[in-house]
Amino acid sequence: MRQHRVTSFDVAALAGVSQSTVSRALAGDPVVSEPTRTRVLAAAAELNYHIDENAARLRTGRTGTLAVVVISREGEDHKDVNPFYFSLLGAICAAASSRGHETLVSFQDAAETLSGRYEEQRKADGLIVIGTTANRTAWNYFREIGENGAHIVYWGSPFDEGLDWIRADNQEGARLATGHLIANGYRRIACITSDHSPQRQFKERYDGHVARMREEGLPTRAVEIDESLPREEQGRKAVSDLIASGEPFDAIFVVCDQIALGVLLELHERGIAVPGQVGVVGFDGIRSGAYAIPPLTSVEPDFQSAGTMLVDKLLKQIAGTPSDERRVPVRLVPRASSKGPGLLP
Amino acid sequence: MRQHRVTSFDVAALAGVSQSTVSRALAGDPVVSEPTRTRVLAAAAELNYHIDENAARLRTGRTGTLAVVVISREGEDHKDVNPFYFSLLGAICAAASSRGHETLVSFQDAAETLSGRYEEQRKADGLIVIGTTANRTAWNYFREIGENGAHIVYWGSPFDEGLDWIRADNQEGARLATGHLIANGYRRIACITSDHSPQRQFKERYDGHVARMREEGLPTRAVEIDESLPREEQGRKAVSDLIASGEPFDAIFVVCDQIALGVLLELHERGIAVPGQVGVVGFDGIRSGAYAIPPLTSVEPDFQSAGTMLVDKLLKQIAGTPSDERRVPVRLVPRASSKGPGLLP
DNA sequence: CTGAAAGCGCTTACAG
DNA sequence: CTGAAAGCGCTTACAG
Repeated sequence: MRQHRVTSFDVAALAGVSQSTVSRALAGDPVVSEPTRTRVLAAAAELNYHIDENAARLRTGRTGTLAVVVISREGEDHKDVNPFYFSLLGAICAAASSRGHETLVSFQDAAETLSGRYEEQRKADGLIVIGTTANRTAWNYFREIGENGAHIVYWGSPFDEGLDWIRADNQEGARLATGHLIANGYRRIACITSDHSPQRQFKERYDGHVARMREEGLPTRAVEIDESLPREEQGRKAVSDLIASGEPFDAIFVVCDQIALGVLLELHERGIAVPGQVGVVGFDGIRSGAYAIPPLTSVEPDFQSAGTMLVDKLLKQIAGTPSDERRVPVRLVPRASSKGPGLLP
Repeated sequence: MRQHRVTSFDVAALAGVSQSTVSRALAGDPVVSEPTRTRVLAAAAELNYHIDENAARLRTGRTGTLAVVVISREGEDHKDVNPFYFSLLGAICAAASSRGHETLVSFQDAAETLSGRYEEQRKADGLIVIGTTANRTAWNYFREIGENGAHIVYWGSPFDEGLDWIRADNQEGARLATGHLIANGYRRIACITSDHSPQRQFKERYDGHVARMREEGLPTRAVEIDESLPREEQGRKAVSDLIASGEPFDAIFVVCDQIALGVLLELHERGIAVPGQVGVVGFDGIRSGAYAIPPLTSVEPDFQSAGTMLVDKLLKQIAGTPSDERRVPVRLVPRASSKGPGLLP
């Protein structure tokens, strides 16, 4: 841009002080006298001076940067990443920014290109790893990075033991969803979920659902998803399986919105009316649920809290004062898909 | 993590060479002899040594990092950011990574917190700015940053003159969409768009639509969106306006998928059958369109090309060899929403 | 082919 | 309250 980069020495010369005073003044060191600070700031502004963060970081050893890794399925198109993780990513970047940190973002999938040596390379002070549980290789990789001393906080990891993770309050969310269906008059409620999935979140949501059903003395019915399919196809297939089983049902609690979108589509194509014949509730609060037909009732984590909690947990880990906050609060967002049963055939 | 950070001097001592030789060997400098290189690499691996990028960057002046700024509406929830931009973001990060660059990502909306001095602060070598055209303050801010010498490439800017921008091949996409509706038997095709929006893309899509209609000798009909509403509500309102006008129509080309989702919802609630009574085609290729009811036909840019083109254009600008590639190729993705008219009432 | 040395632009003890 | 000086960990002319 310019021939000679403007440095703190140039500012010092213009302000008539030493370079170290410029550094102190700009860092807000209270030891600098007010008139001096004013002169320095004016000179810096005049020269359009900005601190070279590389030099500052080399000196201090801190980068002021957090790495955010979004794990996707190997070979998956970015367009097919669960929008939930994009919302979470946005919230994390915003929270980091509000804490004065930059965010170095990467989408990682293929085993050969996994890269997490951010701290060794002094590119970041710590990592936040989020994304699909399905890519086991990636999670193993980052677990190892963490075991070698890196600072990491997770959302979505299949591993819990000894790791710093944060998740939605899944049990509570599932209870809200189930209670809502019951309150709206549904009784034969099936749950599309996975019991043996590495996705711990699904298991937690299923557990919360079962607990709430038991309180009401209602029988439970689980339909296992086929994890090898794309999420929406999992929903379509689960509905087919549920219908093929011959057991009657008047509502479905689906442990993930993306799967629920497939459920709605399959029910529609089979001419089954939602919410009249079957009520549906999802989980995650993805935006397109609000514009599904009918609009999908869902349980939504507070994304802003999620971002803040992940960032703060990481910063505390880096500072050596670990926190034990783990659960992001959730709320039920009632929409048309669960309005109550009409006349059953 | 460790008391003493492992430096190239430690590697040098272990390998029995000088520090400068370590640097050359790890940089792949061909001047280093093969046996020496092997010894250095072994020592580096043994010590788990990684180059301190801060130090390297301070020395070379290059950061190997690109800043990616996603502009959103002021106060907008990250969950409400158009998923199109998230797909684009993912593609940009992947392309940058394949070119050996990191990506510093930020979501920016509020005027007070706009920040784009990445190059002055030596945090990045250049910027890619994408996002909603609606936040004029933000685009003004980045235009000024660019005028002050920063390297920037844009997608979505309301400004064209003198800027390095990339956009989808909107005219061609609109022609494909319109031709597809015509081929499927629709004739009275309305277009939900904006003629005076700062969104140049909408205008381009409308122009392409009109051109194709004219070729066929068909009359055109534009319904203006109300930009003050959320995208989906714009679609609902436009459908209401269209119907209220009393003019018959059997298809709608909507210049944006998010708006099209609202269109589908409104048509559904009014009991108008899609595609039997009205065919609908959108633009952008957002994922939830595929799971709308009925699944939405759309024009989709090649996201991977989009990411690569943005990154390469920026890298060329930085290198001082500007390119004039501007248009990302598009393709039509036919789905149920435009299958052809049934019997009109 | 390898080494000794300078220097990128800061922050921060240490003196005064 | 301010300044002179060291040093963070690299890369890269310059010598040999």
